[in-house]
Amino acid sequence: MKKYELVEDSLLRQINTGAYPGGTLLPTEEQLTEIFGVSRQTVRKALSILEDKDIIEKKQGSGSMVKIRNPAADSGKVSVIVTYIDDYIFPGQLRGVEEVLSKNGLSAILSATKNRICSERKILEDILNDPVAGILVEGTKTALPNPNIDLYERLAERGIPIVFFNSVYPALKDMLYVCADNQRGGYELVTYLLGKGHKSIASIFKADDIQGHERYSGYISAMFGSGLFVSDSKTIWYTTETKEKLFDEPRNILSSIGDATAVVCYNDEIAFMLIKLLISCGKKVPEDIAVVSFDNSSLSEMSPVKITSLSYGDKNIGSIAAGKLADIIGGRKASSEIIPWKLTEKESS
Amino acid sequence: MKKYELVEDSLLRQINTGAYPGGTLLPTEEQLTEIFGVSRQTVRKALSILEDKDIIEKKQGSGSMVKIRNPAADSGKVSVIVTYIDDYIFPGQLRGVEEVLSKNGLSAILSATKNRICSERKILEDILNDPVAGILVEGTKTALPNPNIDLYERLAERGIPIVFFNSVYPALKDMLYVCADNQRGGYELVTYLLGKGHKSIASIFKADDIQGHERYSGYISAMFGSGLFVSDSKTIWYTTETKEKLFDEPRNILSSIGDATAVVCYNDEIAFMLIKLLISCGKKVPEDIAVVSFDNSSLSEMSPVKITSLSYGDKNIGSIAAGKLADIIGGRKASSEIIPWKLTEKESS
DNA sequence: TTATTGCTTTTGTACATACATATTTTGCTT
DNA sequence: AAGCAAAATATGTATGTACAAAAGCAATAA
Repeated sequence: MKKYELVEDSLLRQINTGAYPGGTLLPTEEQLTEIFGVSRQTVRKALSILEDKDIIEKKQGSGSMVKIRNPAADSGKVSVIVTYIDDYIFPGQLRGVEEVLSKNGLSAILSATKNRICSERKILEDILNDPVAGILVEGTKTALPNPNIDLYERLAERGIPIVFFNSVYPALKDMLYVCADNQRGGYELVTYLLGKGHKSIASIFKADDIQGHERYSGYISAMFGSGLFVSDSKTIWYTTETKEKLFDEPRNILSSIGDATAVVCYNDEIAFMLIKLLISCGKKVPEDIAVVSFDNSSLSEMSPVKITSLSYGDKNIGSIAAGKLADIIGGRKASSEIIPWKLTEKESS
Repeated sequence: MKKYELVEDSLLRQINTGAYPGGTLLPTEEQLTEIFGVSRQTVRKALSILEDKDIIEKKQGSGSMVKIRNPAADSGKVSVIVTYIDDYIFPGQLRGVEEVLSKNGLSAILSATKNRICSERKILEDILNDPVAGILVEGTKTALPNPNIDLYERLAERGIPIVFFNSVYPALKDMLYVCADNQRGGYELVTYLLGKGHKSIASIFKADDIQGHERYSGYISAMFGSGLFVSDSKTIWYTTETKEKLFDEPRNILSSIGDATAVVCYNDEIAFMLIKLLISCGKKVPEDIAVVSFDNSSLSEMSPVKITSLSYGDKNIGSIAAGKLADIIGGRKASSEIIPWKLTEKESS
C-alpha cells in the first residue's frame, strides 16, 4: 500500500468517526509528517486528494479545515419530462419543481415531448444511457395506449425513482403519482351548476388530452346521474392544433351552445376566450350564460367577468411531486396523492 | 505568474489550437522539462491539473495522451440560469431554449436564482464542481455590482462557453450576449407618443431590475431631447415585492399620472392592470389616456383595450441565445446580438 | 483606542534526487 | 517467423531542501 494512501485513509477514517468534526483544523503538515513518519510531500499529496474529494479545505497561512458536510451537495440531477414548457399553467408547476429540488440539493434537467411519442422515447433512452437520480414526468397527454411503457419499466427496474404528475399511465403498476381526479372535477362542476338551477349545460373539452376525456366523462356522468339528456352537439371538442381557430366562427360556437344556460370549459384559457366571444355577441355572463372552468389561474382574474373555476387551491402540484421524488431519493418513504379540487366561486356563474 | 500555470496554459492553448490533436501523445515529462526549462515536479503538477480537468490521460509507462473529447461537452448538458421561472414572459423563452438545445442533442439543467446573489453563487459553484457543456444565463436583475463575476471568469477560463440573454454584466469582457437595447426601447416608445401629439407623459417602471432603469433612462432622454419637462412624480416605481399592491390605491396612481395624456409601462402586465384600473375609474383608453408598454405578449391581446407594445417581433430570445451556445459547443463561431425592437400599434394609443 | 509594523506559523511553489512500476522496444534464441 | 527476456522508456512514489506568500498575533507607535 502506498504511504500517501495510508495517510489519506487514516485521516478519512478519523474524520468520519468524529475525531475531527466539521469546522475543526487538522494537525499541520509538519505535525502530520511526524505523526505518520512520512515526508511533508507525502502528507501534502494525501491532503490534496482529500481536498479534491471536498472533504477538507486548505488555506494558506491558516491550516487545513474539515469541511462541514452537506449531504445535499451530492449534485443529483433529476430529469423533468413535460409536454409543453410554456403551456398555460405549467410554468407555475415548474417553479414549484425547481424550488423543491434545489432545496434538496437536486437540479432539474428539463425536456419537452411536445406530445410526441417519439420525442418521449428519445428522452427516456437518453436517460438510460446517462442515468439520473430520479424522474418527474407529466404523463403524455394522448389518450392512445403508450408504447414507451417498456422504457419506464426498465428505468424503474434500474432503481431510478419515477413520479408522475398531472396524469399517469394506467398500464404502469406501483408507480407514484400526484394528480387530480379529473373525472370527479367534471362531476363537481356540473353538480354545482345543477344546484344553481341549470338544466341544459354545454361543454368544451380537449380531445388530444386524456384529462379532457376524463373531465368530459365526469360531466356526462353527472348529467346522466341527474336524469338529464345530453346531446352530443352540446360538447365542442378541440385539439392543440385547432385551439387557435376555435373561436374564429362565433356562429358555430353559439349554435353548439344552443339553448344551454351554462358552459363547462376545459380550462380558464378556453373560458376566457369564450367569455370575450359571448360578450362581443351581446350575451351577458352569467345572466344569459354561466361559464365555469378548471385551474383558477391568473386568467380567471383577468377576464372581463371573473371566472368560477376549480383548482388545487394554494397547492402546487409541481412542489408536491418534486417533494415526493426528493423523499425517495433521500431514502424516505412517499406515497401517491390525489389533490382534492377546490371551487372558487366568482362572477361568471 | 506561477511556473506550473505557465506550463498548463501553454499546453492547453496548444491542445486547443490543434498542435496536439485528440489521441496524440504529449512530449514526455523529461522533454517538457527541457522545453519549458522547469523541473519535472513542476511539469507533473501542470499535467496533473490537466488530468483533473479531463483534458489529458496519463498512463504509467506509456505517456500522456490528449483525450479525444471532453466528457463534459459529451454529456450534452447545458446549465440554464434564470431569475424567476414563471415570471410572465420567461416560459416562452424557456420553450425556445429547450427546443433549440434538444435539436442540437443538448439538454437543459434549470436553476432559478430568485434574484439572490447567494443563490447565483451556489449555482455557479455547483457548475465548477460538476462541469457542463455550456451555460445560458439571464443576467441577474439587480442594478447592483455583481460579486460573482470572478466565478463567471473562472468558468470561462475553463473553456466553458457562456451566453447571456436579456441582460449582461458590463464588467464581463468578451462575453457573448443576446439582449434588447432597453434604453432605446424607452426612447422609441416616447418618440412614438410625442409623434402622436402627447406632451405630458407619465411612466411606471420596475426599480429592482436593471432593465427598468434602462427603459426609464430612455424615457427621460427622449423627453429631455424634445425639451419637455419631466416631473419625478410622474414616474411610478415598483418592485417585485410591491407589484401586487401597486394598484390597490387607485387614487395614488391617478394623482401620479395627473394631467398626463399617456403612460409608458414597464411591460404588458403592468399596462394590463393599469388599463383595467383606468376603465374602472371611468377613464377612456386611449381617448383620455394612451397606454403603451413592452413585450407585446398574449396579455396585450387579452386586455379589454388591446395594448400598443414593443417586442422582439417573432424572434424568440431564448432560441437565439441557445442557438449561439450550441454553435460554440459545436465548434462553430457566434457573435453577440442586439435584437431590434418592433412596435405593434394597437388600440391603446 | 486604533493603526502600523514585524514576527511566527502555516501552506504554496520550485527544484533536485532516488528508486518503483508499468509499458514498449529491442535483440536474442528457437 | 515466433516467442521470450532484457533493456530502454515513461510515469509513479517518496524524500529533502529552500524560499514565497498568506494569515494570525503581538508589540509598538500615533
